[in-house]
Amino acid sequence: MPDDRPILVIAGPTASGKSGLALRVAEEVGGTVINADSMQVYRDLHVLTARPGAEDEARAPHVLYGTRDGAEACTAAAWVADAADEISKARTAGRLPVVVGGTGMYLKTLMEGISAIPDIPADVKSEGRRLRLEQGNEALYEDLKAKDPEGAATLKPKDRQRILRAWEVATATGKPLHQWQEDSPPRPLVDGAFHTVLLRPPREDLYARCDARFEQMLEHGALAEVEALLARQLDPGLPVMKALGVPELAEFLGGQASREEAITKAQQHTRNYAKRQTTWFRTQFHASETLNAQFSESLFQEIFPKIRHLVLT
RNA sequence: GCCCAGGUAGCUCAGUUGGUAGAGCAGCGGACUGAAAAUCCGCGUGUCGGUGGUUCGAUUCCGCCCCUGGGCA
Repeated sequence: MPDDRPILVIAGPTASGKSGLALRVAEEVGGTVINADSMQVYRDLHVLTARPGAEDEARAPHVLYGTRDGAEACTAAAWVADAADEISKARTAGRLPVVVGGTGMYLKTLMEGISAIPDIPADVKSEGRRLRLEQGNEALYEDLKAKDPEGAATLKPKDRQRILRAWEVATATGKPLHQWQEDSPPRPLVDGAFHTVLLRPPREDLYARCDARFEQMLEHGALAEVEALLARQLDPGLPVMKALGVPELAEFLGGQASREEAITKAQQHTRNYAKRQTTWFRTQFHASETLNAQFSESLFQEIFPKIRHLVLT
């Protein structure tokens, strides 16, 4: 018998105030805030990923924040396994799971599932990356054409990320990625009644918030955080190393850019990201409630009755 | 005041041996099945500083004016 207990999902672009909304809801209804942000999972970055602080965590349980080491890459499937676990723990404790984050792919994987495909052995992964580094993406694409012509045909020749993934699967399993996807269609891993809330502030306000927030991050120790991360000498291709602000501040620390240039660039990239998220949520995400504003206490007062009704019946 | 270099898309610039112009970035739209804060695709009319002249035709050549740098006084 399927579990139809509610799960609240709060989505929105960066700096829209998702975390604040999640916290308030969790506080009011007795919920557990579950992180669905691909960067907030890493313990190396706290300030730069705008992770909730100790005061926030004291007001309601927060899980899956800073639980992973930046030296290893998290994946959508790995995150969903963790999230499924936390959802069930919250339920056992009689708390409402409040999943919040801006990583659309994670949310989609949670709600709709993902094809079951074997883990790719580490040596195949590093071989693919080595090939691409030494011979270029074109060479990898050519090799993919040989191993998985159909798959290669559906990919843009410059789409490095997806080419690498298709290459890894074909190389490690001998079976094309699209074949796996066909044989094992996505199926949700978690039973429940998903209720989704989307925060969608006006573009201009959102961009202004992104800019202001980055300045605040610097005031709160973002530079030291990046310095500590750089000291670990991790592979520059790892996800943590690509978190917004890391490459830019690293350039400043290395003397290749002025402080101003680094800030301007990081803010720019944050705005670009916010726009990509906006598109994702508009086209790939079906929200039960869309709020055309950034989070604020007055907005919360206005919409809370509706959310409570969605989630507590 | 004089000399030089510039004034072209929101920004930085390219270009037109005279036939009204195009890149990068920004912006906007889109894609998204295991590193997704990733990766990729699409969209370019703008008094070509102003004004007179030459010309069938001027953003392009000439005159004058305005503005911005730099140099000389």
